[in-house]
Amino acid sequence: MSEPASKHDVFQAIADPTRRRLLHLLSDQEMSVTIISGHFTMSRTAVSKHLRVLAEAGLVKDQKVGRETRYRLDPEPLLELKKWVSYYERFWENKLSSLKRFVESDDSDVMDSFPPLTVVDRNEK
Amino acid sequence: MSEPASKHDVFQAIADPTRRRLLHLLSDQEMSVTIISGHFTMSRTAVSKHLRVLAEAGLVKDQKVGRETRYRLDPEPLLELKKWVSYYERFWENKLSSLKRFVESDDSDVMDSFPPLTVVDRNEK
DNA sequence: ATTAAATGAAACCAAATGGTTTCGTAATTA
DNA sequence: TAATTACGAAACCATTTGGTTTCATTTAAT
Repeated sequence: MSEPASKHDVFQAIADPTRRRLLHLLSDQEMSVTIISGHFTMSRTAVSKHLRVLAEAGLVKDQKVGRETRYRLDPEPLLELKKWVSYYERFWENKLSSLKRFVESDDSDVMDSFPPLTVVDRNEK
Repeated sequence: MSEPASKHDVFQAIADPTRRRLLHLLSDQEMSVTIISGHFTMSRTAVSKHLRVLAEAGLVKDQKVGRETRYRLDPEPLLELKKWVSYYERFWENKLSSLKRFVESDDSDVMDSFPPLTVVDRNEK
């Protein structure tokens, strides 16, 4: 059932700002390569390569229509990303509450709020 | 107030699987560089460089304690990621609901054992 | 006072990345 | 049929990335 995890995963695919722009563009509507690259200053070939990376990550699907290739968004792989982020949500909940504590306690000497036990932890390999 | 958006953003920081492992490790507890790198096969220096990338993205904070440097998770920048993903949620909602429509309209009995709420379900562990 | 531990900086390297230009080949149009 | 359009493949290039080893420095332990 699991995909062969081809070379490019979602995390890597969205790392590049150009590719994020591409996803956003395609979220609007399906488009051909030439039309798409009309929205960028770089060459069509460069855009095409970005599209292929996205396709390998499953984030876009392509369909040949005559001599052109239409690309459309497939947001499904973003579920993995959402799931990954959701794991950390409870931590930023914690952080916000400690931030709140910090703000309420005020004072500029930040280090005072770190008790000795921070220094004393016991980690061993 | 806002950071100068130095060289590494969240998207790039989490693109690397090693760095994702690091975040997960640190979500458990604050740890020193040596202890951290004990969890990896690569050199301590390599781990240290990954930690710096994470720090530049604001995902971890470091604190010197004696001769060691403690790193801890700071999940706050992940909010940006969450926000980014959330934009696309409506698209996969559409996709899921059209899947739902498809399943419901289809008279094949394959999916009958899955109650509708499986499709509509919006949270997971 | 030595010695050992913890770490970052630096120099280096191979591979990946993001871009270019050129060329070949279908498909469309004149 | 001939010209044009849409596109990918290929070769190439500079920079970034992810890793290494070596070295210097600060701090802790004997």
